[in-house]
Amino acid sequence: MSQVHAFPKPGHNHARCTADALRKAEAVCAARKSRLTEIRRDVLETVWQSHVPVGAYDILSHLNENGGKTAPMAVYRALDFLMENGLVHRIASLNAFIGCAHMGEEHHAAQFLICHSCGTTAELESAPLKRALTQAVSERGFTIDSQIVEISGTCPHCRAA
Amino acid sequence: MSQVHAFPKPGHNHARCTADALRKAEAVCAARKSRLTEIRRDVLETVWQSHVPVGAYDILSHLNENGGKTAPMAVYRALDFLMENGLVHRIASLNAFIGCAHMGEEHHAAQFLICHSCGTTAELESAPLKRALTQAVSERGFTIDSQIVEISGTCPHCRAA
DNA sequence: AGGTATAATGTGATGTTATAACATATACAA
DNA sequence: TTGTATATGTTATAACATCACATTATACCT
Ligand SMILES: [Zn+2]
Ligand SMILES: [Zn+2]
Ligand SMILES: [Zn+2]
Ligand SMILES: [Zn+2]
Repeated sequence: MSQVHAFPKPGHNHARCTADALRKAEAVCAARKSRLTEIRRDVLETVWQSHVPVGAYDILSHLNENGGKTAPMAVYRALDFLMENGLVHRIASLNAFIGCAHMGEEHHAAQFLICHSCGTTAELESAPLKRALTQAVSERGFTIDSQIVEISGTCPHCRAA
Repeated sequence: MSQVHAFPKPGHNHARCTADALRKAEAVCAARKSRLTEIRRDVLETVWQSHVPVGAYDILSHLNENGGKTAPMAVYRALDFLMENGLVHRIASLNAFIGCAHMGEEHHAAQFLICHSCGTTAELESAPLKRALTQAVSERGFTIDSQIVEISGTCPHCRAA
């Protein structure tokens, strides 16, 4: 069941990741009666080109590769939509965005492992960590609204190399 | 000993916080043979004007209040120095900076509680949380270099009000 | 179908945060 | 004192993000 998610491997079949993600996104939006419009889908697809967080202006460049004329605002609006619907996360320490690995699974925590060698970023999603955090915070009389956990280091694959 | 740090109270004697911070900073720099130059000290003092994280350009404005002509670069360089020496932290989710509450005490974690009502931001510094984090991360074969934990919510004082 | 409200997108300007590149000045040790 | 590393000055620009307002598309009611 609650298996520890493996860190994305260098040579994995990423086309499947992307396809899965887009399919799930369609389902989530259908369920929520949110409209996954063309630009939103394009942005999501761009974000899913890899497991490396991508900047808003990189997304923009990608969209405009073939002579498009999309403006930054459109990208940010699409990203806002995708974040509101739990399809994309923002990595604050990088000012960049990454596809959510747990669409629709209502995961509360946004915890990330960021390899500063290959850039690959994965969701940690540790329940014990979440508990420790909740405990520590409530001990201090603080009420949580949102949290950011971003851990930078070296991923297993880069470490092996 | 390892007492739970109280969240800064609204009416506390903050002049003492500032004075303590500057004194400790002098000591830390002396010990490390780092030079706390005028601009670095000015930036540190500005950062310590409150327990609310302050943006680089706000610091800049403050420095230039009386006709100064400091450039952004100077502020960022001072902030880099202060961060390298553990005197200031960056709050990634706010693009802002705050004085370190544990100067010289070699605390490894940078964990913050951010009240989005009053802006007051305090270091959490929870050992159990740090352990849970280390555990969860190493289970996944990841090697930590640095971490960011930023929790937004309502502080005890704002909650009471 | 037509009308109307809401949602989404287009567009241009601007705001905010951060760094590059190179010149000059200062500290400090040999 | 003189060389070298460190710190600062200066100008420009990169990178990230939002405002404000116009236009278009879609939903949904009559
Ligand atoms: Zn993949
Ligand atoms: Zn890696
Ligand atoms: Zn204080
Ligand atoms: Zn508060």
